[in-house]
Amino acid sequence: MIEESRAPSNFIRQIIDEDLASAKHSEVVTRFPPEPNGYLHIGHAKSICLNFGIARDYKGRCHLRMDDTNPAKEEQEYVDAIKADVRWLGFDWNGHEYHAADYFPRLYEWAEKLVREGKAFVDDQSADEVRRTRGTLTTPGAPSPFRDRSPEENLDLLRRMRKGEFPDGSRTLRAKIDMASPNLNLRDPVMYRIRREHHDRTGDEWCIYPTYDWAHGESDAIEGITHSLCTLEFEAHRPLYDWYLEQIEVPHRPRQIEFARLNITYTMLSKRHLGALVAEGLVSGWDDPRMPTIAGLRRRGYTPEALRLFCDRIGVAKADSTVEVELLENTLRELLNVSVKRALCVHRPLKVVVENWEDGKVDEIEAPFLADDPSAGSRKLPFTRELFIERDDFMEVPGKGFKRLSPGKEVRLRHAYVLRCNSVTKDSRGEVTELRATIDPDTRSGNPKDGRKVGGAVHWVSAPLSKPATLRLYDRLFRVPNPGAGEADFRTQLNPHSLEILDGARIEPAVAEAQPMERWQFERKGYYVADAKDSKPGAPVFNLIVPLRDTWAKGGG
RNA sequence: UGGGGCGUCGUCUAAGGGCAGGACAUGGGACUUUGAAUCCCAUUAUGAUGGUUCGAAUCCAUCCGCCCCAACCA
Repeated sequence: MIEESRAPSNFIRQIIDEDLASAKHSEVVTRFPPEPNGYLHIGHAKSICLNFGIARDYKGRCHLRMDDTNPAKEEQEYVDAIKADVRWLGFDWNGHEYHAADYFPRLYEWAEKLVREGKAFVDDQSADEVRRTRGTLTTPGAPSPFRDRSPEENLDLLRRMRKGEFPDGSRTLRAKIDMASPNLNLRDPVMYRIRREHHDRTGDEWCIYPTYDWAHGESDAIEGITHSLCTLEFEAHRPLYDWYLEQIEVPHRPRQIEFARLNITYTMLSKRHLGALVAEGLVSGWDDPRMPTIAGLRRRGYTPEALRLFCDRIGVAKADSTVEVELLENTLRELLNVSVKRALCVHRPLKVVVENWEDGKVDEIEAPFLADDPSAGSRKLPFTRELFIERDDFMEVPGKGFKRLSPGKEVRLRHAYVLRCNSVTKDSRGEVTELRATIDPDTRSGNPKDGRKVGGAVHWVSAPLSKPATLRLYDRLFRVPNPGAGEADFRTQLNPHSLEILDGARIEPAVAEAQPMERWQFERKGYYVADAKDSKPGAPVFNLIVPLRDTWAKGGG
């Protein structure tokens, strides 16, 4: 097995090991808490593999929790997509699906408790005033003039906020912590804001909504989460996470641990920006095969195994990091190589007439789908007088090291005969339109009897018996290694060649009936998948998943 | 110039007082009916300076660099 059944260790697993060894915990409970305001991307896959992987390896459980505290941005479509993506990745929350919104009543009760204890107050200041009085990184903030209201008044006001007596944004409930704290998150953070917004789950029951900080640790506590894993930017929120937890009575305290989020070269992993690409029509949708979303990668032809193996390989640590996209591609190829059946597909056809093959004669040549694995079966390749080969596989004036076809030279037709090019036909523009050639009849699936060496092998199809196919050649969405970095607008950094459509490709008959999502390797070219939406048996549309490595092209040849 | 983090090959990540290891990438070679795969070889790293120690990537000090925080976003 290439894929490890247990993920490699990391600093978080070490912490868990210690917690188990010291009997601080007897079981491990994690959670994956997406906000349903967009589709999951490969960065989320890292978090999913981490959280669900830990639950699997420690025989604990991992909850799927929709972090839906902000009704303005959340939709059911996203909830459904998130669940589909997590399942496709190969993980199961075993019925532990929760929503932060389900905790709204409990959160509100706890808020009243804080108010009664003088630990929270209703602030009448506007968002603008709150911002202005928060202070700066180096100077303390000024307390709100409403900070010292009595618990009775605060309780009355909070209840009226909840009942809807005040307009949106006119008041907030704030925790009373420390306006002079060097940690801005502790300068009387907002716990509730007034917002008359329909919530997908609670409807119009609430007009006040809890903030992330107030809801998250409490949700973790309610669910009995032991280790609450999140990304580095929440590090400064941990003191607040802990402060809130200290104010309420819960049987166990979850521990927040932060790790570095995933970055990948030539890739943008920002839900907001990815959403902009979709909204502005720069891609065909969240599942555009160029998108680093899980839905996009799935449609592109990536396998869940590859994504999981990749997540194991990148590791988990606290240092900011950017993984080279080559690691992702290599992981994918490594898995596809051992399992995906081979076929021949001529991308840009060039006609070859075999002069010593009589018209109408068909030789059916047996060819295995996988050279190393006879159990994968085989198919018959029809060989006829007229063939197509790849335009790139012929050069009238071959460059140094060119091993393919040129006038007077021989090349191996994969699985079939050795072919010699006799003459070249060109059109008025000097474009090569046809090759005349002869085959060596003694080389059918074998080597020349006289022991002469034939350097290259090229793929081919029968001209009359091959089938048409549409090929979508995908390349990276961005031309720059770090799109959107600094002041740059990612829209100006899109790769204009991220999609090239070839409608004139010819495939061997065995592939023409491919079912949607069926994967093939087109030899010497790359791995392809029949598009989930646009491909039909008999009218195939293939997406390039990833090209084969090409050390010839790389060497500048 | 407050607070919180982080610095190990080009990239990601191990080793946490005792041989700096792996993967990807890169270069070379072997093999090849996929210029793929496979195999072999090679290159390259502990941010800096001091200190403790028989011995420091690891402990201490100072410095340098990078990231995050001033939404009623998450």
